[in-house]
Amino acid sequence: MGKQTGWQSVHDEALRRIQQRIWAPGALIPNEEDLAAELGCARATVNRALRELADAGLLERRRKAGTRVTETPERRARFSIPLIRDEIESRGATATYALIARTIAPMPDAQRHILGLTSPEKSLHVQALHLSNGAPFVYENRWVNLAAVPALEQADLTTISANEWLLRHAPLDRGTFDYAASAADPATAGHLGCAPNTAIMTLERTTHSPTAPITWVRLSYAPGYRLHMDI
Amino acid sequence: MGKQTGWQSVHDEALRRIQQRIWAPGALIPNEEDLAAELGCARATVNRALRELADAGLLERRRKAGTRVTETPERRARFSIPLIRDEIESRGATATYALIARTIAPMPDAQRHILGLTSPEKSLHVQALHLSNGAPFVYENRWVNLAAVPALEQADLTTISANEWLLRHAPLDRGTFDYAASAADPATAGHLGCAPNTAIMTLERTTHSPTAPITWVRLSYAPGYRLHMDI
DNA sequence: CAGTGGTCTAGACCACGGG
DNA sequence: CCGTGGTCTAGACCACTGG
Repeated sequence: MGKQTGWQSVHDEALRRIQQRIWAPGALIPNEEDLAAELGCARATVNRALRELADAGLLERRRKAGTRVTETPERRARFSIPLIRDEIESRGATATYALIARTIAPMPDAQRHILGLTSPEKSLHVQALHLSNGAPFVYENRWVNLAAVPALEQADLTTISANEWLLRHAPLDRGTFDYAASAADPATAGHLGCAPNTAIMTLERTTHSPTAPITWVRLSYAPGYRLHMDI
Repeated sequence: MGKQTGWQSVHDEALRRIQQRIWAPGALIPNEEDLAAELGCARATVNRALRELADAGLLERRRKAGTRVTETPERRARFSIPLIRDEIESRGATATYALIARTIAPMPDAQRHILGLTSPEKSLHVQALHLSNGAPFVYENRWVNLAAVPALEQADLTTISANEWLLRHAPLDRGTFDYAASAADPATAGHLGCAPNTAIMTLERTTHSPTAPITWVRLSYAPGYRLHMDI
């Protein structure tokens, strides 16, 4: 018999019933106690399995109302944001990094407002290029709120990218990502070694520590970049 | 006292220790039994809390080796793929839909290979436009493997988009997403009402049922589209 | 081998919220 | 009210793997 007890088995069995429409979309499924009895395991085991399916968006659970199969499952991709260096190396290429400019200046209004800073804080402006096998991969244009991470001012950004320094030293908490397609402006095109107005992917990111905004950054990817996700 | 027992509290306390570097990056943290004793709860409760943190990428757990704080936490965004209609309506706009063309034809080689189909299956080619407040929002170019979802041939795609029909009727299982920036070709630009060669975001998606490939689709978003994620 | 996390269990109590 | 999921507990056994 293929009867393995274990929450994974319960998970798989429930998934099978959902996919094969044995439990129809929108329908109520048996409660945990009944399922536990049917499948020969403890209720906690069923709970664990069904909780995973609910996390994945396939089930909707409510006290007293019971558990239903989601009518139109909202697919969720889990998308991990790697270090740029890892992103390059995971494609089998060699990653290098070049600092273009590093200045201390008040943060421009645009970035300030996005980060929710009220006064023009002292900040660090970093421009850098990440290369894959020596070819430009992504151009980084970053403003960092130095009040949130004063130690960054002492960091040697010619050897470690601000990207990595922040990941390693800043207690980040939440943030936003915005991918968009845009035409490369002349300066960016120059850095990336492509023609102006080439269609490129940009990523604008903000990150916040639990207590203060940390950084705004725009990454401009070289033409041909693809953002890949599996479901 | 703020002493709430509960896995959420354990989770928050552990998170605090990570963020405040009480548990340094890369360092070993106490084992579950000790933590349970310290925090006055059962080991299973600690396990639940630490498992969540490990799922979030903040901890790395290995039997016998114990639990470590991740050195460079890989941030993970959870990205939910809405129906196009929901995506439009969630921005407060009115969604409409227009079928441009619907034909039965053998699937082209390019799509066939991507989906892993060996013979040129009978397939449905759908071109459609999704509009937001009457303005083009995204152009959809889709090939569906009719062998996997024969019922689609009878569906009235002038009233319901293939997108929605498939979500509702096809038992999808896994798939891939590829976002890229590209220059609008003349035909696409015509559909979207923008100039040719405008930089636009495209999404190429494949979906598979547990048993067979279902569909390949390219969505071409109107200029200005942003893919937004929160962390 | 032995320490650690992974999981199961049976039972219990609680919180939510539908009817 | 009271059924249902959410969680906690104490104890147990197991699986993996470092030393």
